[in-house]
Amino acid sequence: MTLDFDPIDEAAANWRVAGWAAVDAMTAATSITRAHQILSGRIDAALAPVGLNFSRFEVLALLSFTKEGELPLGKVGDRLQVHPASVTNTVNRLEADGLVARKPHPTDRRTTLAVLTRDGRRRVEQAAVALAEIEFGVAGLTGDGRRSVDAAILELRVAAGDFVAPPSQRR
Amino acid sequence: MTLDFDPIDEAAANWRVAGWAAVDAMTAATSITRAHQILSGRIDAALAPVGLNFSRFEVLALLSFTKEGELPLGKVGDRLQVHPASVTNTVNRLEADGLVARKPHPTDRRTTLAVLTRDGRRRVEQAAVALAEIEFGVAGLTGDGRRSVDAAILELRVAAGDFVAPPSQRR
DNA sequence: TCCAAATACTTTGACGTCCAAGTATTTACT
DNA sequence: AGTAAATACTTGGACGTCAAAGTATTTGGA
Repeated sequence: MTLDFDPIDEAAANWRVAGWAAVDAMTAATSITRAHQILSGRIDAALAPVGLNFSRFEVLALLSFTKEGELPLGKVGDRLQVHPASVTNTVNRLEADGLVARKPHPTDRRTTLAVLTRDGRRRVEQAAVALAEIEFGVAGLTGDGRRSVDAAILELRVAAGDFVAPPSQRR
Repeated sequence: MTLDFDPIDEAAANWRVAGWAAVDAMTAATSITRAHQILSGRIDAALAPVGLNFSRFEVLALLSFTKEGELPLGKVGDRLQVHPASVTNTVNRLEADGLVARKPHPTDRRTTLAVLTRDGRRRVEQAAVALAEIEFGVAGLTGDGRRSVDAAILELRVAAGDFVAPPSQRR
């Protein structure tokens, strides 16, 4: 099943033969898509023994970074850039596993807080170790490669309005 | 909802404070994941008016590159690196829309061919135009950025065994 | 003060992905 | 020739994502 040619090169060649435009954009998009597939597979495989997947890990990690280990569900969605319904779903499962608990917001009754439990905190630590061990799936990417990917994608993210770059850009 | 700080920088800072390892790997992985989210959203939005999504488009494009406009389902999965079940699912929907047809393989009765229909060919051409118009979602990435992403990810893909680099590597 | 609009979350439904198991057919080895 | 193993696809189930609609609560303006 391992090909003896680069499928992306192959696609680019086909694209040109077909007379289709934006070939270089296509290869960049395809590269990113494929990279995501690879990382996603590796990351979920590393997290499976810990009983998590990446979505769940992201929520736990985010909570673990807060002072109280809690955050309104809406904030979780904003930070992780996922749909509110996905947050509900993920928190449901984390709650079922006893890794977070729901708690009413003290002053706004529309709002629900997700609170990291003791088990949740232990679990997220284990997961962080597991992910560091596999270098988040980017083993195979050199230091230079990582930096250039970060830098290039930063352009893309800013252009997409991920955040408003402050006057003092850090990198 | 647009943040006034870079959430990835923020995550890296939190990571360091927590004493977690492989921070640079984390940011590279997170960048790629986020880039994929952005591209995926833009691409599917561009394809929606044409009545396709990216998975379906990929299958149609692959078929359109063959001489006869047909390919065994298994080959489709190999080329696009997706699970056989996903191919079945995608082809089911394409078939329901009349964009491909299933045909038995002439000599191997285990095998089913997906054949591009006339409508399918017209549709994939429209989709290619729509995707070129939005530059496959990578508008915001300069020529240099695209090249460096391609090059860096090529390392990752080779390391992941995507294909066996032939002696004469093209890039 | 009161009500429309905004906000926060959940629910439901459509799709996409994968895995595991099941069926059919072909290959390969004894 | 005969059978176990490999191959090709489909099915069913678990889970993830998003969109749209529904409920509850808070905000903001007349």
